[in-house]
Amino acid sequence: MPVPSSSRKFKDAIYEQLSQLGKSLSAGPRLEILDLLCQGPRTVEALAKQAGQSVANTSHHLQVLRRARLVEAERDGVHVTYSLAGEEVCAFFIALRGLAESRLLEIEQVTRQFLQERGVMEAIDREALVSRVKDGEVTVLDVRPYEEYQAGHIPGAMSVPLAELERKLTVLPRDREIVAYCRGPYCVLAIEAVELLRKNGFKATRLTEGVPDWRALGLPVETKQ
Amino acid sequence: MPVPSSSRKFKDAIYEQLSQLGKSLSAGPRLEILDLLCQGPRTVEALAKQAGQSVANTSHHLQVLRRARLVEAERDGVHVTYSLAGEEVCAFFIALRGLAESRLLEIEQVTRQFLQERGVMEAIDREALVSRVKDGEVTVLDVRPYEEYQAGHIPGAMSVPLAELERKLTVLPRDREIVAYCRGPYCVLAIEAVELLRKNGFKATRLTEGVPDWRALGLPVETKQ
DNA sequence: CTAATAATTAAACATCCATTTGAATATTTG
DNA sequence: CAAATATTCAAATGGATGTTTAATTATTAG
Repeated sequence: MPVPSSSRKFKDAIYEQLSQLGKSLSAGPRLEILDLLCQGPRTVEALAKQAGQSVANTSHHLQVLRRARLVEAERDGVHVTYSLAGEEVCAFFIALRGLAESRLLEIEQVTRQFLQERGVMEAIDREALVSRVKDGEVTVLDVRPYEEYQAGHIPGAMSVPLAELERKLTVLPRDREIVAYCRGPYCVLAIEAVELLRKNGFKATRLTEGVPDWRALGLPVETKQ
Repeated sequence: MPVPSSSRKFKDAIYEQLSQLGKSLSAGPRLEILDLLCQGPRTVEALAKQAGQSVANTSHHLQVLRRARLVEAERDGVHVTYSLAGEEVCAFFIALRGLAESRLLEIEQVTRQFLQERGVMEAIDREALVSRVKDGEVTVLDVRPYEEYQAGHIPGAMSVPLAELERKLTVLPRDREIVAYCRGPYCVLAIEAVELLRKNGFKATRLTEGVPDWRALGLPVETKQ
């Protein structure tokens, strides 16, 4: 075995460091956690529940992400709240997702199959939406929990958390198309909302983009109400 | 153990797919291979040599990258030439590197230490360079092998492969500053070039960016001569 | 066809990693 | 201080992964 040169050692160290970033993105549950954190800060418990993982395992994954400096933890009271370590992290996650979508057909296949089962095939075109919202032709629903709506939502969108949608059906206009969105392309809230709306005679479609995508595209995001 | 819902299965499948991308970026040698392929296509043998790995191991890593659809292989003659599966892959690698540099101080530490040992601390500011090249104030040297220069180089740069630099010292102007660049921030060719130039009384500095970075920044790239 | 070169594959090994379980720690509330 | 809750840690397990060595396949040249 030859003695490594000083520049070989340098390169090894550098690429080893880069691979640390890769490693933190190499487990499904961690990516789901990152995706959730793109929506805003969460406690360990909330992340565990939403990602369908045990608390211990979620905590462990969060340590990994923290060591890679992708997330930060802050204790407030009994809870520890985790958040992304910066906007670049969210932008990078979206880039990763975009690359995967463009290169791994499996993703498209899985998504198509899932949407077909649900009968919610077409999604609305993002560019068309912007102008139609302005013209008041469509009603945009944010079907995520209210706190997430507060933290940031598409301008002009109305907060109707999925859990309350059934109750609020009477308030919704029947003469206009309804567009529902949630956390992003792999969040199912909007899909379920569209199902429910259609079952009740509304003309409803889904916007695949979530607020982080909206923001990453340079489009404006409203906070609070 | 609860029965997973259909949307849970969907999410698991999606994030599992995304993690495949992460996994392919989770090994140092693979990232070095990707970095090299950002310069242009290479044979397995060339990659193995430049990355300081055995051919068998390099081939194995290339299979992993190919399964993730990040690289493509083409046989011509005895050789199999690998190349990036698309420009987005290079752009993504640069994004990954940028995120790592912004978040992992270890990278900066390792780099700084290496450069200090070599005595090549300061690197030139990219924006300043563009205008100074235009004004003819500096001579820009591309010190990579000639083939790489041919495949794409910074406009106005002169090809002087590191191996030939010593012989060409007499041709270089002594009254102007010389800026050397190579494959990118972790390539050592430009560092060695600057060392050699300074030892011979030239005023020389290094540009950390390589051609892929140059391109990713939207700056023009010249091919051939 | 044979030899030589290039690349892939298989087997083997050690290492690392995700997950579960149960215990330990930290914080608030009573 | 004690109880309750939230989170982390430690140990154990099973499975995946990187690397090396050696064998195998594929292509070209003679």
